Amino acid sequence: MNIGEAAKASGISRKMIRYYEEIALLQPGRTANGYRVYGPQDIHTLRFIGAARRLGFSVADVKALLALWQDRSRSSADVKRLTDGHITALRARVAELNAMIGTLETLAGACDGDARPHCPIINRIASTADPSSA
Amino acid sequence: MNIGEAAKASGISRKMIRYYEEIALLQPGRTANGYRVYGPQDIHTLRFIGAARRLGFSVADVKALLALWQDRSRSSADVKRLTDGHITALRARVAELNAMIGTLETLAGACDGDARPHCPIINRIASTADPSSA
DNA sequence: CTTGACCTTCCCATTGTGGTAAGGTTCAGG
DNA sequence: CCTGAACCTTACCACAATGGGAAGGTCAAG
Repeated sequence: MNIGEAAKASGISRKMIRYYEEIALLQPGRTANGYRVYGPQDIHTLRFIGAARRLGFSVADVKALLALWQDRSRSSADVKRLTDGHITALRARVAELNAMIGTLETLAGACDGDARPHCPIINRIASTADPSSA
Repeated sequence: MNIGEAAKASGISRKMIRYYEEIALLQPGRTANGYRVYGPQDIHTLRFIGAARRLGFSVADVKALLALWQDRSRSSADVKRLTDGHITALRARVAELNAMIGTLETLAGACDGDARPHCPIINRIASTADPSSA
């Protein structure tokens, strides 16, 4: 299987497959002419990477997960620790975004959205920014 | 006021102040020796930028907001449209993250987190990735 | 006049992804 | 046998937003 077929089989672009190889997430073989060759295990690895990425793990985390996956003597505690840290980060991010959404909804709700210039949204940003109000 | 003072007054790093100038969000003056000079209006602009960034607006959006802020004949509809689009994007992002969190919580809840290798988290990622299950 | 704290520009790194160009290979059809 | 399409390779550039650092100029206080 060459890289194009691997891309189709794994759902990961050629570009990203080469990138993952570059950062040592997988080591496909090479044919005599220099073409990369992918076996079933490589496809499985690529799909593992895709699944972990869809769960929001960073590529660095995916690298760690891959190592744990391939380590028969791993401790599930290590996987759980990594996952819990990720969940915590995701929750923090969601909290940030929700705070923004809350503020923005309030402001947008107070904005007439008509042809006149008066706008609570702009006013609020500007007054938060007003040095004389600091 | 030179850039160091402007950074303190606005809460924006020297680095970012120069970057915002580079992308034309503000045009500070220069002294004879080439030092940037910031007046009260520049500080206000920088704080406006900071306030908008804290609400999650992209720098491109901030540029648009700045233009609207400075446009006395703006329509509040334009501001609202921009804001509503941003809110929609934020909500979509939150939904994505919450979906990840939900899955991860389930998996982490089923993981013993002990010294043994058995781990539902890894298993789930690997089975999602299993080409024979596709 | 030196020293330290500024300032300037320019380049590099990050994260994850896409694009593009220049060149080699392989295969099918005429 | 030749040509063109459809692959493959490497090596760059780009994005968004931020930080780091080097090399050099400037200024104010002592």
